[in-house]
Amino acid sequence: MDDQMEEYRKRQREQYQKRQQDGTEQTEAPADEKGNSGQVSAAAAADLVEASVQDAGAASSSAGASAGTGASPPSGSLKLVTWNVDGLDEGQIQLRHTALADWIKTHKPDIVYLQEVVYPTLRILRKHLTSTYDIIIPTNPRPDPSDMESLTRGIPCAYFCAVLLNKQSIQACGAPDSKWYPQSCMMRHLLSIRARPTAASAKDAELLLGTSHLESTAEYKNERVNQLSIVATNMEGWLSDPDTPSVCTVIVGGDLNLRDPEVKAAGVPSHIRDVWELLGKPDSCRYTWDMAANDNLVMQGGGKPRCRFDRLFIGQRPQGSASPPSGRYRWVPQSIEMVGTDRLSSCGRFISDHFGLLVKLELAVPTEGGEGGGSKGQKAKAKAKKGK
Amino acid sequence: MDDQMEEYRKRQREQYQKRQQDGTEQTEAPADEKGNSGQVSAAAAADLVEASVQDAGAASSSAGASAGTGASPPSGSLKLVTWNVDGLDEGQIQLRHTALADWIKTHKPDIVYLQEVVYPTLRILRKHLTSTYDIIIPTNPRPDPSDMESLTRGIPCAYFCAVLLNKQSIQACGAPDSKWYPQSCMMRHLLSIRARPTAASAKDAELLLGTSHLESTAEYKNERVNQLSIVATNMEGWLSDPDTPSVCTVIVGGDLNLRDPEVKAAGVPSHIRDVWELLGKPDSCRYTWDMAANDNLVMQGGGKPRCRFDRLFIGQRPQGSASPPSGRYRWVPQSIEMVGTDRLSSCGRFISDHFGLLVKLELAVPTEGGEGGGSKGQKAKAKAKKGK
DNA sequence: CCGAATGAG
DNA sequence: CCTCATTCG
Ligand SMILES: [Mg+2]
Ligand SMILES: [Mg+2]
Repeated sequence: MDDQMEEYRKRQREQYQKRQQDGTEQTEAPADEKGNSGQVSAAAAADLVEASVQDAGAASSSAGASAGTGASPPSGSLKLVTWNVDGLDEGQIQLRHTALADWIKTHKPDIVYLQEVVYPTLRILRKHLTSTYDIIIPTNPRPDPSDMESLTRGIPCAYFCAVLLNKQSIQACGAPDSKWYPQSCMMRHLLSIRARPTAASAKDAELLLGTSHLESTAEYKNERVNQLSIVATNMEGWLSDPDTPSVCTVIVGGDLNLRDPEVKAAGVPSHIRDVWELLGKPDSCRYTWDMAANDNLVMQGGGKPRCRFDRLFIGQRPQGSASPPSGRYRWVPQSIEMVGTDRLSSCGRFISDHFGLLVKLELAVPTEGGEGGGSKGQKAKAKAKKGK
Repeated sequence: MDDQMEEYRKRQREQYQKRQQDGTEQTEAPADEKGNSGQVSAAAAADLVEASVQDAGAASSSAGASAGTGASPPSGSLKLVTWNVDGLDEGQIQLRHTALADWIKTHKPDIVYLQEVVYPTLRILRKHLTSTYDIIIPTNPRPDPSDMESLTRGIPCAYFCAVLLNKQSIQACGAPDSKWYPQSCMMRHLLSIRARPTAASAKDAELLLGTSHLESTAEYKNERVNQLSIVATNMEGWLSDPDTPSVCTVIVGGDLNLRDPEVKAAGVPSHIRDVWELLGKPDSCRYTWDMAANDNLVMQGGGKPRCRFDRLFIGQRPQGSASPPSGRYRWVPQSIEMVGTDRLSSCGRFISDHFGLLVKLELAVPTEGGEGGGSKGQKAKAKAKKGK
């Protein structure tokens, strides 16, 4: 049972060593090198024979559920979940990831951030979700063998992040972006995509969505802090990018492997907030990786560590006087809960060694003369204080 | 043989635990609480029965050897050695430290920085060197049991730093200062003393001398970086202290346990220089702690690590137009060599697991119209470049 | 008093 | 994919 630790380490090591050697050999890359915007289509997925075979029935999204039509006042809600789904644990992988797909079909989140996706689990997700979700994975930069820097990171990535967008409620705008942390020895990356809700009442309130799996283990604290700084810098850039004035809110999160002091160390600016903190730090979803509550992974020796590894950061476009129209919108967190906390009856294990975090957001228009709609959670107050 | 490692760890742990408990009990403190300026006199050393019993014959110092008399042009040379003498290793301690005292009597350095002095070895040094050297050890602040912060550092210190000043060539000015790093879990401290050469030709070129043993082991990198920052801040303060305008040069060093990246991390200002680097980074004295060259300590498992743990930093008082007269002097490193590299014939071991660093300095007066004397080493050039 | 790896809580 | 302590090269 606890050769999983060994397995984990082994895989990390294998990948690390691999990049030293065969930086040029493309095996099964998470890429698209076909210019299809990094969004996986059935056509691009040559390795995917079962794609679209068994799509879930069309799920009605909750986003825009409260939306009016046409020029009605802006309104809308979104559900976002982030989850490290532990594709590196091969035990009951089929059962666990079928259950994950079922969970997604049942709860119909609008946005799904996944970490530790591997090809076998990607196939499962595609099989069940292709008709209802766009599945976005990182591009895999083609390594240039004469470029050492490229060689150190351009190799096929054995596990990676993914963003799923509910086709009914939200759609990708433009190509996703994959930034590979240059100093990572675990091929960690930041996967991001701009997205627009489909509901007419919310379609002008675009989001910049990003997910990442920051460098793991205490040993790589320094690199993880660097990576978080990169994340924060990207978030700041997106929040002030004049090319995408319609983006009002940036949400980046995932398995960040963070210990609290590291957030300060990274210098995350104060206007970028931790969603769990914004929502009052509920104890019920503090420890997203908790060996006392989840025995998918068992420490040798019987220790029961737990950590708040999975986090979401949110930033709102500044509302300067000269801000674009989207500057008046903001997606505001309303609630947060932990998911995946039940054992699967089929195998007695959990979907992952991490729990997921499910966050509900509502669209708010905090201009004078009344709330634009939906922003009546505890978050509304925090936002009002924060707004200039 | 390699229960030394165990011993080391054990002692460190004991001390750490001790401070949690008996913060108030004074055992054998390195102190003077008698207001004698921290400089150990035979009278203050109640535990020292053999003091002055067997003094070495008066050694003629090299400092001022080249000095003229009276109002002749400033000139002078000084020899400074820094050495972690591993008093925590009790093996052959008497032989090893008698050999250390012999080395000092033979080479007659003007300034000696020692680390890991313990009471038994202090007695040996006193026995052989009291008549020829002033032996300065840290004050031991009396802990106030109601003051938690004091409790964490005010306990008797089992091993400590010392500064020895050759009575013939240099004399302490005022009281020494002991700064205890507040976050140290090893009771580490910075021991400093202002000193004036006795030679008439150099008596206006005072030095601020400091030695320290920074937090050991890779594990305590962060605390060590903090401590180095404190050292650098103190050096800057001394270099600009209007109360001691006669101090022209500050030299602080010892067993700093540094790995190269930590120096940057500590933000040591660029005008504070590493003496070994100033002198061209000679390979012959790079590794002051070298298991390949010194088997006083043997790693279990047979590893042969080596590090440049022992370092000296030097800073010169800025020569602003309004600078005091001493601003025109500077003690300039001329050469550096490693000492203690021979096995003792008596026991086949080395004096310490660390080698010592012996540095020769000469007094320079780099004003326009010719060198003031002595500054013709390779260092003179570096100084000339550095001088404003 | 190294750094990487291992083992136990 | 925890922390500490220990082992091993
Ligand atoms: Mg994992
Ligand atoms: Mg030592």
